[in-house]
Amino acid sequence: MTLCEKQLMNIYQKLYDHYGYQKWWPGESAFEIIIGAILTQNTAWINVEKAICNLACKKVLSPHKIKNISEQKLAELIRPSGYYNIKAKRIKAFIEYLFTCYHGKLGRMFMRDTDSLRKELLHVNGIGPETADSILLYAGKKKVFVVDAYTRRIFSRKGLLEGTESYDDIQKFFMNNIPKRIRVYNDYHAQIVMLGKNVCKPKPRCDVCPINTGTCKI
DNA sequence: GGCCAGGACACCA
DNA sequence: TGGTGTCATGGC
Repeated sequence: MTLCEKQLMNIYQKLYDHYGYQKWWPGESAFEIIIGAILTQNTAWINVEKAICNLACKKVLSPHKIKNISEQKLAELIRPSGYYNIKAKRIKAFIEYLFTCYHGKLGRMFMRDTDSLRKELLHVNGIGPETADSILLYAGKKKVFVVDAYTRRIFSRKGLLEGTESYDDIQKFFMNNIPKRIRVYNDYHAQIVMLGKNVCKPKPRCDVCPINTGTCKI
């Protein structure tokens, strides 16, 4: 095991010991996870939950139902998540893609090989690298690591990243240095988000950081 | 009242 | 290729 691999797993172990297994993603179905992945873009999860709750209460949390409601109505329902107009367009764009390419069936979509599917998702308006990878990992149970702003911030402060690397570079860094298992990919990202939400704000709190080992630059 | 939150995109140099 | 503005609500 290389030094890098040891450092990454040491950090994961500390987070796991502190927060416990996260059982991600919070969502009852693959479709709900996908909607959540779009709605959570630059948004606090608590607000996403309200938007998803609205969709569930109106019984439109399915590809067919979303396809059949107007973009304006959709925007109204997801309003609590912020950026509601643009997110309504993005959800509609995904639905359009799903029906055009896979007859509205997520099962068919996830039968596609991971690399090809990732490229397709990245061509859907409003689905960038993080959203695509969240969909692949958490909804499709594909072996891809999700990188987010917390990942960059935390591991830059730890000295393991420069902070200027591209999304793909950071993703490769993790996928080359942690065990290639879906469970690890799933929980490592979840732990990073837990740490980010609780400790690693732009104005960090070193005193309560579970991975502050003394060399921590946070 | 200001800052921040589990990004992505259009536009510009 | 990289930097900047825009999208917007809600909790602290």
